[in-house]
This record gives sequence, structure tokens and C-alpha cells, in this order.
Amino acid sequence: MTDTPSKPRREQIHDVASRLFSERGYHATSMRDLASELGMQGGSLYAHISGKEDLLIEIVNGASRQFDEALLALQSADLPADEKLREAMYRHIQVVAENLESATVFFHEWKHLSPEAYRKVTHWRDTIDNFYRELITQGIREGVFSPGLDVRMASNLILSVVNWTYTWYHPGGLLSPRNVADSFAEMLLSGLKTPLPQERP
Amino acid sequence: MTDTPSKPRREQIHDVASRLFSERGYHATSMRDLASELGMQGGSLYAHISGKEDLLIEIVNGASRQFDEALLALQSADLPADEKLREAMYRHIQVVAENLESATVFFHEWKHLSPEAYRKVTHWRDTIDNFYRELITQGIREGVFSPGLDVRMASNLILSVVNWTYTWYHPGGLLSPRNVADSFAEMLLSGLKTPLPQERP
DNA sequence: CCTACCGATCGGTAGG
DNA sequence: CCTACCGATCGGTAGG
Repeated sequence: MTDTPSKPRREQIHDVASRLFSERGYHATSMRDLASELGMQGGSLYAHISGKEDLLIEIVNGASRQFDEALLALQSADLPADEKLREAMYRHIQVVAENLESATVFFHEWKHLSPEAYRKVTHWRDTIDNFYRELITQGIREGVFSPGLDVRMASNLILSVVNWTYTWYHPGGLLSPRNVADSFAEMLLSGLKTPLPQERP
Repeated sequence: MTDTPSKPRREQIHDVASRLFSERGYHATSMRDLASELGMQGGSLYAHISGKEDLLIEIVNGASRQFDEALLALQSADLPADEKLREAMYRHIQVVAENLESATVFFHEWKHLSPEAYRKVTHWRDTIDNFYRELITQGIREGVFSPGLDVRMASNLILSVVNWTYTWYHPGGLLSPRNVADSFAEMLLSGLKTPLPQERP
């Protein structure tokens, strides 16, 4: 019988790399930094991985896959556009909030990827962009969203809000992803301005 | 008589550093990369600057000063809150758009600053945060903004939108900072949803 | 602003 | 997973 280790070594490396890359950045993290946090020597890492960039690719791809899985299932959901937007924002923010470290690496370090992995990320961005644009378009068609909307700018607006979460969200705090999403979605849908007074009685 | 050089060498170094740091990141840019773009040897840079971090500090401080100058003049402006918000978003986005490279460095590389400069940035963030919170508070007091707003989240929402601009804006494109700001401000103020039908005639 | 150099550290490998 | 090492490159300096 073999021991059942708490977590595969490979996964531990991935986790520590996510943390260090997100805190210090990819290039400012050395393989020796990484190894020492895992209690091993620098060279020993290469028994588990084939190179530093492998780790970055794995983290970035993992993050983009999480976004895909969270959002693309919604694409064909039979919901009014405003509810679909609320749910999409919730899922999007949830992925960011529950994977803050890899999300941070994803947003900051993808430019250091070699061409192939780099293209994958730009392609991913287009996919997500399209998701939100279609959602807006659907909403306008349904009459739920304002017909004057610029679809591109509206999708841009939403993406700004959900993505920027990685810069300020604190997982241990009072706000759950649901709270954040509800609050943001409500403001985006209804606007900051006081609704016009109906009429004088 | 001496020549009047097109641009002081010091400034050229600053500009090239902004570009390289924004494209490749601070740690992935070597002093030799920088020097070779300026047509000199690595060591020669130190006739003009005292160290690599000096450049980063200068870029980051320059960016935050630009934001300050653009926004803080508005603080005491005698404008209705909704117009003040439009103008603030315009100025904020303008700073980002007209200084894309240093803005990118500002948002991505500030975590590599040594403690003193690091604190200055976090302090700056609080200042800007307060600016938008006061703007929201003013708007609620005036009855222009919805009384139910969560001030912190509303300011967060606005900051997301204006800051995220650095990730997608293309200076040579069709959209001017004014276009972007108008579009975003309008959506934020009035919301994405179709206004409720007034009443049936 | 250049040449020549410093010690330190980098990612990665060989051999066990 | 360790020891010992590789060539390359790093930020920075001395002396001119």
C-alpha cells in the first residue's frame, strides 16, 4: 500500500506558482523562489515540470477554461436578457473571486506567453466578447435593453466591471460574489440616476 | 552656440522605458534592451539615470500626477453631479488614452516598487476612490442619483470602467476619448434597460 | 557616452 | 529529489 499524499506534487507546484506569479509577476519569480516555498532545490522542480513557461501556460489556460465553462453554458439558456446578464455577471465574478491568483496571472502575465499560447488567449478574449455582445443584441431584440445601445460599447462596459474585480476583491471580506454581481448588475441595468418622476397626481 | 536637441536625452529614455515596460513588463525589460533602442551601450544609461527603479518610479508618479491634475480640479466645480460625472469620466479616460503606455505601466508594474513608492501609489488610489465616492454622495444629496445606491460599489463601478480602458483602447482608432466617455457615462447614468413606458394614451 | 568588467542570479541539465 | 554545475544574462560600476 502506498501513502495517499494530501495533494499531488504537481498540483502543489501549480498552486504555489499561481500565488507567486500573481504577487510578484512571472519574470520576478525565480524557479528557486518557487522551489524553496515547496521545500526543495531549484533543479528538482524539473522532475515534475518541463519548464517555467509550462507553468504559466497551465495557469492561464486553466483560468480561461474556467471562464468558458461558467459562461458558455449560459449562451443558449432560455432567460430574459436582463436576467441572463445578471447570471453571467455573477458567474464571471465568481470565477474571478474564487481564483483570484490565477485570474490575476491571467490578466497580467499573458503577454509573456510565446506566440502559440498568446494567440489562444486573444482568441479566448474574442469568444467572451462575443458572448456579451450577443447577450446585448438579444436584449435589444427582446425590447429589454435600450434600442439606442452601442453593442460594442455595452459589452465593453460589462467586461470592464466584471474583469476589474480582480484588482480590489478580497475573498475573506463581507461581500460575496453574489453580492458584488447583484449590486453591479442592478446599477448597470437601471442606471445611477434617479428614475424620472412618473407624473404629478 | 550649442545644438538644440530635438528632445532631452533624459526624456527620450523615459519615453522608451514607458514603451518597453508597457510592452514587455518591468522585469522582462533589461537595461541593455533599453540602451540598444536608444543607440547606446548598457552602461551608458547610468550617465543619465541612477538606477532602473528610478525609471519605474518616474513613470508611475508621472501617471498618478496626471490623474490627480485632471480630476482634483473638478472636485470643487459647481456642476450637477451627473454632469460632473460625465466630465470626470472624460478626463480620466483622456489621461489613460493619451498616456496609454505609462498608464499600462502604472496599472501593471506598481507592485514592483519598493515600499516607499509603493505606499504612494496605494495612497493615490485612495484619493481617487474618495473623489468618486464624494461625487456619488453629492449626487444622492442633490437627488440626481438614486438614493438606494451603495456609494462604495458605485464608485467601484465607475473606476472599473474608466481604468479598464487601458486594456482595449487604440489611440489611432475611430473612437476619441470623448466618444468613449460619453457612451460609457450615458449607459452608467441611464442604465441598459429600456426606460419604463410612461403610460398608455 | 564607451570599454571592460564585477558579483549575482537566472533557467535548465547531468548524473546519480 | 539532491549535488554540482552549465552558459547566459542581469543591474550596475570604474576609469577614461
